[in-house]
Amino acid sequence: MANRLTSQDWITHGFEVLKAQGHEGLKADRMARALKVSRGSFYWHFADLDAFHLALIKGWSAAITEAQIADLATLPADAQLETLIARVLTNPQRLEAAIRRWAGADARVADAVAQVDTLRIGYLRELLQGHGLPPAAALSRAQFINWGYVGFALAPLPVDAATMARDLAAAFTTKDHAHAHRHPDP
Amino acid sequence: MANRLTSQDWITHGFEVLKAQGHEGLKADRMARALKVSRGSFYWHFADLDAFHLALIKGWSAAITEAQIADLATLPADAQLETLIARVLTNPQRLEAAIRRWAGADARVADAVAQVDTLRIGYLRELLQGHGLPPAAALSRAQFINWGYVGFALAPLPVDAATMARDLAAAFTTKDHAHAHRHPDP
DNA sequence: GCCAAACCATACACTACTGTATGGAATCGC
DNA sequence: GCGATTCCATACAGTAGTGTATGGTTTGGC
Repeated sequence: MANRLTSQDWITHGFEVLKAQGHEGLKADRMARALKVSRGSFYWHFADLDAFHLALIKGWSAAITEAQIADLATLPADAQLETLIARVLTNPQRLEAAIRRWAGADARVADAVAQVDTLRIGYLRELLQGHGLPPAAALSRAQFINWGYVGFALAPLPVDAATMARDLAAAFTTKDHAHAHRHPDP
Repeated sequence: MANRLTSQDWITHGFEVLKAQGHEGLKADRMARALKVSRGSFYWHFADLDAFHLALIKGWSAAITEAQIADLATLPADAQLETLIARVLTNPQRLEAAIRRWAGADARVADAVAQVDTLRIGYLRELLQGHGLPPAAALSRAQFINWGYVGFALAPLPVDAATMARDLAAAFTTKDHAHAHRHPDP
């Protein structure tokens, strides 16, 4: 069998492990058994577990940053939020969940996650401002939507994604009381 | 020193460990060192780690179920959601975060968490229906708010809680497009 | 005050890993 | 086709933890 591995093979397997078992599964010897090689291979490709973990984190960050949000831009502006929500709700975010759980145990992961959050919140904020929301409301709603995303990743429920996305998108873009000091719209 | 412990002492310490280090810190020998006793004490009070974990889970579930939501009922109905959100946003939910992370590694914890979710979502749904939302919209928004709560617990950000709570409560109680099939309100 | 029960310390055998050292096999450049 | 490099297996020593067995202290009941 062609069991000559590249470090990328290890990293790819690392992501599989994250999805299936969480970061607790990222043990050199278990992974070696799963890949039918010995730990010798692992320690040739990576100095130690820390180095491997770092590679996973960087890989994840990079994948997110060059991410799929791009293709949303082709949709009409007022459909983007709803589409985004629906898209997320129909896909269990297992890697996201694993990374989030991991972040609580590794400061470097927490850093990566914080950066990704900033990115996502910024994007959502722009989207909401595009719907005419004032900056402050757009920011807090963007933050909340991102929290909702994280929560969904960790505690998925069977839902009617399309209906839910339509309603939530409408709620988040409503301008009722969207100003801090309740001065009513004309 | 008065180092004669009850099993409740161990459990209390277990929650402290969860908040400070997550479930990864729930090791018999580390806890024994922290409490200045030997593991002999631990294994006298608990059959094994699993039994200890179970006690923690039950303790958490029980605490949540008889929970503090009660005192919200004294507030005027239309202030309850906003107050609840503001209250959560001003308190880092460290135990909640630890339990949620733990749930990904232990099915019993996941079960407990799922039950708590059901409870909370039910409560939020009633709240929202009290604001005149149709059942379906109330449910999906309740689910989303609970996800947001979980996300906040895992990825807290410094926010202006009062302003954010006011705006979010307004957004979640808006009736714009709250029906699945977009039949406009009169 | 003393016996039983409750509680704890210590020592032991065990598991699941980590990282290193060394040598051997596969493969590429030429 | 063979030398250098790349890649991997194996064996070793170490760490952090588990659970058990046994005996030693406290403490409350009477």
